Amino acid sequence: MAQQTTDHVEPIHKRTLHGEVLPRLRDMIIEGVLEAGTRINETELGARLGVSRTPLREAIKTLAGEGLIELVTSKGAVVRRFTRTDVANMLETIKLFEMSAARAACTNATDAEIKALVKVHKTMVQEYRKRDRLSYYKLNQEIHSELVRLGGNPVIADLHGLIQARLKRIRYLGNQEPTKWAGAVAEHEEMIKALTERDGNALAEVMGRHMDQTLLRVKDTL
Amino acid sequence: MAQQTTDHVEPIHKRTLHGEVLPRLRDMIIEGVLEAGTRINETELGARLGVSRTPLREAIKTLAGEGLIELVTSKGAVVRRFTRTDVANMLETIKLFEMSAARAACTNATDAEIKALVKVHKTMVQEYRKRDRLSYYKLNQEIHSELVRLGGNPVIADLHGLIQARLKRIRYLGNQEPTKWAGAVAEHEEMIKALTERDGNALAEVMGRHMDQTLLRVKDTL
DNA sequence: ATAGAAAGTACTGCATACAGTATAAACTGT
DNA sequence: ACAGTTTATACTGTATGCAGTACTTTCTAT
Repeated sequence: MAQQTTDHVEPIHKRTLHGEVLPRLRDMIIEGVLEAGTRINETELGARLGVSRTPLREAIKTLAGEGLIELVTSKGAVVRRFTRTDVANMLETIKLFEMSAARAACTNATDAEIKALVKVHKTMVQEYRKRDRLSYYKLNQEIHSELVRLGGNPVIADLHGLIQARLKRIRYLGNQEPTKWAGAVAEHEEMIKALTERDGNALAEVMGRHMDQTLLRVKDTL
Repeated sequence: MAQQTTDHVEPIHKRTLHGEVLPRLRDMIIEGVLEAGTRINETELGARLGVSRTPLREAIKTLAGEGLIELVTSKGAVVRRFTRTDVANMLETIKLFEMSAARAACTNATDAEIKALVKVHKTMVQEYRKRDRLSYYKLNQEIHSELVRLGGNPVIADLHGLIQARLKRIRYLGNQEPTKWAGAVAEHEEMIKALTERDGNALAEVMGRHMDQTLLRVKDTL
């Protein structure tokens, strides 16, 4: 076979076990399958996931680096538990990112990118009308992530994603009351308007307000 | 069974091998002992550090989570290499953190905390006069970290620390020219002034300018 | 010589084995 | 019955062994 001798790009996916386990484990934490404070039993969880302890442990170490898991000596890995203050600080951080990205996006984003975002927004509103919380929630996350991405600083986008992941579970529980949910949708409408008009200051203002509201919406859930 | 007897906090240090290796490895990368792009040989490095492959691998996975190392399938761990753009984005992110923290610190910090920071600053200036780059550099980092901490949001402080770690090596090389170095010190003087006066806007402005200058100072080093 | 194939080397990825430690259970004396 | 002590169990932390894969070197044919 004519094997590409030199600088051929990796066939993208070679898959390692810890590489496979990592996202699954992350999801299990985010989705609450592994509740906060849970001590992870390596042998048991390994069996459940169909891998030996080694790759599982390695995935755990990575998640520890990401801040989702805490490592206690001789006791093992514990799913990190966040206090109300932690959550408030995280949302404050997200707010900082999104406000910064908002301004940048208004000058950096292409028309096509904005258009795509508007489309996602419209789909989200439809899901809201259908009262499909899960779909709504996912699209909501997507919009926020995408907007930060349009800000053009991948470092910020990464960190934003990191913190957003930590909050996923908690945030999902925030829009349970109909009035709150409606409020969130209204804020999104404003956001989209400001974005299409490329009004950076306005967008930043709405995003900030949106995040403050999110904090309030989430607060009594804790 | 009320086995809640174990409310006592862990005796702080139990030390595990990977726990010991982690900071050493991080330092090796930051200090350039392991250059960017280096493929890490597990057996060799393990021998050098006096541990077997397992704890070393685990430390590597943690650093991967922190973003200092990249994991390439079947090739192992590679010390992450940052492009000029990456560096610019990281500094931009640091700027965002520090400007935000600057304002917050001016309202949140206690007099004692500010006083302590001023003291560190004075020591730093002394080191500058002695032209002791390493001492200066460390104190500089400390001042920036501490200021962000005074902002009162630990999440931001953590992320700031994370990115600062990635930049440590590069940034160290930035103040080599005397004029650049002098400029940095002057900016610090301004910062301290604004902080003691608790003038949040002024402090944020200087910090922003300081970071922009830092970018310029570092740029041609790459 | 030089391109291509083949064998050899070296290192990662994973599993398993074992030791040390923390927690739970059983036992003892009062 | 109960506090204190001892024994047992379970699980983490680490080392080691093996398999698979990428890389290097050697060999072969033109």
